[in-house]
Amino acid sequence: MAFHKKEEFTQREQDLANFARAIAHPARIAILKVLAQRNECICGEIVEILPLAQSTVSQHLKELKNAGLIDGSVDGPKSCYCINWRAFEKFNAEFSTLFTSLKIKNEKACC
Amino acid sequence: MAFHKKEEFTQREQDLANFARAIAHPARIAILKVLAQRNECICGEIVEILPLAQSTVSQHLKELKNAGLIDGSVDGPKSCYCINWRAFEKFNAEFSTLFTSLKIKNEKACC
DNA sequence: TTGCTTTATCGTATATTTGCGATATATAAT
DNA sequence: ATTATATATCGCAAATATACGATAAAGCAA
Repeated sequence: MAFHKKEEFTQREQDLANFARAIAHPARIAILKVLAQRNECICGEIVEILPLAQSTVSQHLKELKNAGLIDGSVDGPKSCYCINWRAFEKFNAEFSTLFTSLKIKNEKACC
Repeated sequence: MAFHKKEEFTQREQDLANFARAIAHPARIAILKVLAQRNECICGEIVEILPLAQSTVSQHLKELKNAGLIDGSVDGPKSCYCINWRAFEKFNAEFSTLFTSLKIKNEKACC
């Protein structure tokens, strides 16, 4: 027993990992690209652009929303999604502070 | 049939997704943190630090290496891993150019 | 050679992800 | 009320990921 011991790691590590998992699929990156380029609320068009079934796209949107990467408001038969830029900033900052500070000090590869 | 249609997306989207998948696990982030802090070649110590079995850590190291995030040289009974900073820079650049340029133009949330 | 240490790989069990069709839900139009 | 449209959710099948113990491989020490 005892599988997936993700809870053994720090919250920070888990948060970053969750963020990464959210963008760890080309379909979700493609969705984010569409949302970023339009920078407005859309949904139906995404289904037409992606080579995936409507239900699958909806599921990816749900995951992106759960991860906080996009905001969405359901409005009856129409939904409205758009990028949560603040979340991306937060991720970028988190990601940078983890590694970049040390990178500057030591550029050389040791392997 | 036809599951996992990742090949339907652009190479760029797949590359970015692969990178994200490599860091989409707290154990791998923890490994990268150790390597970044020391900035030298190690392996055995990683197993002692992480709450995972030796074989599991080895597998995570393999995935990180496959993704190009770390370099490693096997030296008989001892292996040597260290961070590939260049790969991180590439990812950061790729990630930024995808979204940041538009973010500046339009900060407002529309949802 | 024989054993010791260190890391990689194999086999396997379990968990999670991905994808789709079918169906539900919710509004607008007729 | 009925129909049409748009999106979400459910249920299932297939693929991947995660983890571990056992074992292999490769050098070092005696």
